[in-house]
Amino acid sequence: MEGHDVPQQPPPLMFPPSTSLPPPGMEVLPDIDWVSLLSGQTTGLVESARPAMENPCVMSRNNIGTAEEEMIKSQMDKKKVGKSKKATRPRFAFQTRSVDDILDDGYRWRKYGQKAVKNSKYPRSYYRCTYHTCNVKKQVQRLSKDTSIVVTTYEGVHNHPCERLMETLTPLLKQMQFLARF
DNA sequence: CGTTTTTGACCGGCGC
DNA sequence: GCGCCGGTCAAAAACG
Repeated sequence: MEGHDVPQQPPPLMFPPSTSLPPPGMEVLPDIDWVSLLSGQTTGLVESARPAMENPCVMSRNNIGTAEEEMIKSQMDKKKVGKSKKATRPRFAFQTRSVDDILDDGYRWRKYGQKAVKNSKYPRSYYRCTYHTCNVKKQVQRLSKDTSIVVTTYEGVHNHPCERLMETLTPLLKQMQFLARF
């Protein structure tokens, strides 16, 4: 509702500190911390003690050290321990430094809910993939601790190809090429 | 006018 | 049983 009252937040680190200039043709890059996304540890063995601040964009499998993630994980475990006849659909979450709550991942999402989360000033939004036979869901929430960080949790696997795959991948590929020079 | 967002109601699980 | 909490539904509003 109200505009994000984010105080003058330093812009996300988009490129290695040594070079602040984006490669040619990179203006279209959304405000995603691709550097952290690509260089951060992607294996989920980060213990809960590790503060999420150090790694602004820790990507892991069901294992992120923040309190909110702890809750997600615990409730997920409970569901699994319970009588879950349902296929244990894969879930993974990652944090992103972004000014946008919703980052374009190439799929079309329809919002179907929004709830206030305990211990957080910011609500959590629920999205569903709009493809008819695809019931992939994702939820997006902003950390109350660090307003500039958005946690996105995906649940399920798309059973259809991603339109706009190239558009989605192009910034990633360009970033990889850029990083490959080091 | 079709699609998406908004928002309160509703529901199920869990702890007390 | 009751209330809290997280997740979903659905009707109405908003949007393009």
